[in-house]
Amino acid sequence: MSGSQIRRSMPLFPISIVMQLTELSARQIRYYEEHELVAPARSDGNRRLFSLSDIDKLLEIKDLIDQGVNLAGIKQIFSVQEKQVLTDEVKKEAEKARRELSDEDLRKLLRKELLNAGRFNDTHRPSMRQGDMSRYFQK
DNA sequence: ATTCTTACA
DNA sequence: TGTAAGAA
Repeated sequence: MSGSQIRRSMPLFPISIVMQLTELSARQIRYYEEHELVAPARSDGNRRLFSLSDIDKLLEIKDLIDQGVNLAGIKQIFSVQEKQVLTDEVKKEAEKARRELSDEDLRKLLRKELLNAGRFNDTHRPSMRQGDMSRYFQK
């Protein structure tokens, strides 16, 4: 993990600051955590400590909510984004290997790629029938 | 003084 | 989601 990403994940802000930065209520922020959309760290006294990436995530949540997407939809979107991140990771490693490593390493990467594909394509199995997108929007 | 959890409108 | 109550 790069230095900038380590800093983005550093637990720093109390909920009061996050409320001002995101214009979300404490109730909403805690509710989204309850539904595992964010996972802020905790301090000694069990106080939530949010990182910069936690705040970014909350801002994304706010946008989606404002656009009428419900929690199920947001979870769906985040899971796709995660798949994208992992895919990009493999992509970068493949590049790296192509330019500096042997062909045995390439075989390892191919194996890893297949494992990732299976992990997700199997998780979101019934790709979803058409006309049932309403599940992801507020009524 | 702040934030946490839990419960109810 | 908002708000209240009691604990930390």
